[in-house]
Amino acid sequence: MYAASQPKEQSFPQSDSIATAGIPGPHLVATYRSGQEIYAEGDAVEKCYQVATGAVRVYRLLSDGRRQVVSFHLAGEMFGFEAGATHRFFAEAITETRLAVFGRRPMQEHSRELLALALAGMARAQEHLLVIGRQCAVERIAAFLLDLSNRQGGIRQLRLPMSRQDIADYLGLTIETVSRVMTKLKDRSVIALRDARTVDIMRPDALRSLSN
Amino acid sequence: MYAASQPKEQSFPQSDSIATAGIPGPHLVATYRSGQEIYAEGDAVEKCYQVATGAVRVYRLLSDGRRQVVSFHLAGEMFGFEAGATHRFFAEAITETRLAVFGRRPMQEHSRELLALALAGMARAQEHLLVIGRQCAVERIAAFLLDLSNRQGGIRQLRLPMSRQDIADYLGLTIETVSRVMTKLKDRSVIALRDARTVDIMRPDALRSLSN
DNA sequence: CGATACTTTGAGTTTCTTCAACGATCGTGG
DNA sequence: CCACGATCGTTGAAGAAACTCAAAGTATCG
Repeated sequence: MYAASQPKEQSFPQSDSIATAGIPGPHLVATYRSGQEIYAEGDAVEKCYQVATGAVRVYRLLSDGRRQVVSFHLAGEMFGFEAGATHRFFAEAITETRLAVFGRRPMQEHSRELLALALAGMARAQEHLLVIGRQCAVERIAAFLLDLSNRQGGIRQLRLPMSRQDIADYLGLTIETVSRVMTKLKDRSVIALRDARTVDIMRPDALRSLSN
Repeated sequence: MYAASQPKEQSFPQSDSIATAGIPGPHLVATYRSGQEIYAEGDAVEKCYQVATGAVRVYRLLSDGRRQVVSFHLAGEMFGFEAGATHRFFAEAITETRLAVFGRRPMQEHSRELLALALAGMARAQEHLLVIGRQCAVERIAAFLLDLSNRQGGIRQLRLPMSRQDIADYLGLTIETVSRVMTKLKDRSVIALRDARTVDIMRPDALRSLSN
């Protein structure tokens, strides 16, 4: 959270095992510790990132400390591109995270891919608007768990990299409400909780109907 | 709302007075009546639109009828581009509306401009997430009125093309809450209401501090 | 001018939040 | 390896913001 040090960087050859969404060219891989800042609001937009391992949260703070997490990014997903010249959000590693880093040039040369990413990002945010704007706490959590599952190929056992506070700030709820809903879903056997961060989706259909 | 007829179309020469965001080429101008559908969820994405006059709402419906308005589009603004091949939202004219219509080809030839639009659309949706996710009713209305004002060059007298229901569905509130907050802002002399759809921003600074 | 749709206002209810306390987990150092 | 502190998560009780239901007021359109 308050880490000030630089991420560890290493140069990286083109033909790595990391899937680079069609954007080739040499790039760096940087490693971030849990809670370490990737970029801050106000920073110049000059890079684009792809999660190799770990997870990232992108968020905005209000002056009184309220926080809105705008997106989470898991392995394989790209982030860091924004409309203006400076970042309007913060990005932090949630857990120990490795990122493939792309410079401005390689991105500009692949505006076609970047367009697809931007359109997907818009769709994602609009989808999220629907959840936050018109769904109750249970529906939000259900949609969140399903989304996480789907983004990892529909796996049923989820390892949550993020805290209850992160989830709350993502869904526009409080940490207590998130916790209560998780407990309720567990009591109804819709999910099972090995521990707070390990969720088994026991009845995906039930979760789907809850999420609307 | 339930209009089924086709919009009135007319061919249109290239050098019109409408600002076309840098995208040239012959295109149509279509006129839509108040409430008329522009596209529906499931329709193929094959056009892109710019509002000439009037206003548009883009929204999604839940199975039980709850509605989330994702965006409003005013004169000069573009909409209709989405990530996939089919629309995931509905678009309707709010009032009598004239749209400049661009085909798929002209858009593909201007992916640079489209990228900027997509990034701006993503930014707008994320900005909106913050409002809906973490702000109270008064803050949401204040942010909404300021946004409308700013998008029209900072004018102080706003003509709202949309109903209280539209605003409620945009801000994740009910029509009654929207009405009560408007009344409260009027009573505090932050705004004046000539009628329900005509808002004068009397104290922009106050509105700004309310919106956070 | 009347019918219809939209908006406002009031009263009671619900959902979620706030505040508080307790329990669990994790990492560190003795 | 265990003890300790710190962080994270859960649970309960009371409160507040927004919602629902209801009715009256106002604008709009044919």
